[in-house]
Amino acid sequence: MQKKRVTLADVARLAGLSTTAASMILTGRPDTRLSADAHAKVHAAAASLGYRPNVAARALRTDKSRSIAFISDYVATTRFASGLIRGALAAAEEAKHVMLVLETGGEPARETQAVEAALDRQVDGLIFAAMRAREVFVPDLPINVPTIMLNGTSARFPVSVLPDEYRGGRRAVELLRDAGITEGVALLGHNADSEAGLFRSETIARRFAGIRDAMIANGMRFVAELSCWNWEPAHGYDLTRKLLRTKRPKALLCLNDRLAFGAYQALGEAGITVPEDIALVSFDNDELASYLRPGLTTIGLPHEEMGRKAVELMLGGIGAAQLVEMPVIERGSLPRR
Amino acid sequence: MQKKRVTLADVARLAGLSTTAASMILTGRPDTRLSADAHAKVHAAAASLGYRPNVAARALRTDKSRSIAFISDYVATTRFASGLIRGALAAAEEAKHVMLVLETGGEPARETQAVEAALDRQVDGLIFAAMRAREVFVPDLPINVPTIMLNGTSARFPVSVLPDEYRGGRRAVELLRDAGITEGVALLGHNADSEAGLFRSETIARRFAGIRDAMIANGMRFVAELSCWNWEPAHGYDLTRKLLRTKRPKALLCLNDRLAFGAYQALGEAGITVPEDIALVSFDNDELASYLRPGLTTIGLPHEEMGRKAVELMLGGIGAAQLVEMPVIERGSLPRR
DNA sequence: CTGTTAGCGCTTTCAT
DNA sequence: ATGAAAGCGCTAACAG
Repeated sequence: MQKKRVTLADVARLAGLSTTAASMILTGRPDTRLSADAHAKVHAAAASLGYRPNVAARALRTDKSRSIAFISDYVATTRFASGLIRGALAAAEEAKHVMLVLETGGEPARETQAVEAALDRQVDGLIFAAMRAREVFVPDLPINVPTIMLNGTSARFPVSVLPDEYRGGRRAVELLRDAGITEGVALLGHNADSEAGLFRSETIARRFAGIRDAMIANGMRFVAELSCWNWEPAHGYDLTRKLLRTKRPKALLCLNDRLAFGAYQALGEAGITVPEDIALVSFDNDELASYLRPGLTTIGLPHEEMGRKAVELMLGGIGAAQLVEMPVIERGSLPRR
Repeated sequence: MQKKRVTLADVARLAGLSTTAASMILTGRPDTRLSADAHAKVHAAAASLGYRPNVAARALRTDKSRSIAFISDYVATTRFASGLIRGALAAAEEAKHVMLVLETGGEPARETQAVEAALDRQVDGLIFAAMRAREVFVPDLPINVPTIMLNGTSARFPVSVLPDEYRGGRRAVELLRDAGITEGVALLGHNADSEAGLFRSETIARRFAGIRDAMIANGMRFVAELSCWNWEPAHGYDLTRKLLRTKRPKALLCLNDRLAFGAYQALGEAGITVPEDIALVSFDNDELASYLRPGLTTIGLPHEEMGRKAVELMLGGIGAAQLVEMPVIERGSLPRR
């Protein structure tokens, strides 16, 4: 262990000034009416002593801890949405804030504990992040700091940062159209009509709405719509095999990359080549998409930018909800024109 | 915004006792000599007021903030080692601690800032985590809290938590042997001899040592050793194609799952089936491994357990360095016997 | 322009 | 068995 920590009083003493003076100078208050000489002495003293302010003490006094809480269901511990945390972390660091990360597994009890733990530590703001965009449970606790929803929504806190899924959906169809494919397109992963009311999430519903509208706008129709609830590679594989038994589409529009991954496997086994025989477009820009051969063209989830925006919004005094554009990542699964 | 926060003084007032009494009762000191009646009154008051202690104030007084810092190069923001953070988060939560997550990208300047930011906030301990196990840069700052290295090492802080790569290497070979494959094994991803001295990390060197020793112990020899520096799918693909031009091995021992993924692709194109024609064993238990068809049998990195252990070690007063066993994840890429 | 003083909310001697 | 008072390190009124 080291010797005791250097305090502001130590700095003031060495500089031959009061702690007040030292405090004002070091915190850089604009209305300082202290001499340039005093400034120099204090800074020199602080530097030579290696002074660092005690944030806990400052927080006690000012109610500002320069820290924010990132409360999520699974974001930090799952790879799917790790971009959210990456962006948030980067923005927090730039703003010289520190981020407490709390995971709740979506369980109300842990959610409550997480909020309490964060509030007990005087965080300056809360971010509720969801792995998959949806209505998020927010514990019914008094929350007196700026709060924003990330990749999810809450009736209580209306400001949220979400991907612009509707436009993303449209872009996917437009990509196909621009590649000259206006017929023979099959949809992989649509949820059956019977489940239409309970789309896995609001945002996915918007993704689908964008697709639907763009299809109509371009006078296109799906040659097949294969429905499944779970968007895992195995389902993409099964669905594609089933599809190939009766049809030979020109393109597959997959609702996410893992489904597309399964489709690649089935296509490969059937000796069908991408993109010559069948083109693919998908969503999410999962890391998988870059591993595939040929690389998968996909409409990416802008997680990193979303995380960043959430922190900026929080620190900048909230504002209005944000829709973040989904980038088009072109790889090789669509024919070049 | 809400009305002012409830303080200990409020609780004491309502209970008709002093703050001293309230403090002792609520913190549950064992040597309390306060009446049962006093206990009841204080607890009732605290509950009815919804009292929550101010951790900043407590930290100021006790030098304990019930928070720890998780400082890493890329762990939080990359999917490779997210298990580390998951385990650490879980263990911290169980111990009622909160975790500050800081990312440095491995840059010394950011590393320094991160440590300062953490120390300024009176964290109770530091965990330095590395995405890939290696010697980690630790800034030359006075650090007066328990510190442990996770998935990496440092001369300054000798206590680290690492995967038991040597045993893992041995297990991989034993898996092959137990499947009846003692010849025709090709190694994918070994680093060339010219690079022997600079294995990507100490732990990978141990993985390879385990493999080598087990090969010798079982009287086995590689039929080919394909070297590459970057363990990405594309390299696994290229290496496998090259290999197949001259040889037809019975098994591929891949140094990681991404390499194996590339190998699957090359094998598939060549019409070679796994595991009938060629068996595969690999390392890491990347999520990819479960997506492949057949599933990839792999020696997993026990990241979650490591993260958990690091926190437990830190909170439990350090101790000795730990080697965590790598689990064998059997899927379908090895023939059943 | 600078210093004194009074807390922020809590824990902890030390009296009673 | 209980309470008064001091003080952790810092900032913000308020005097000088």
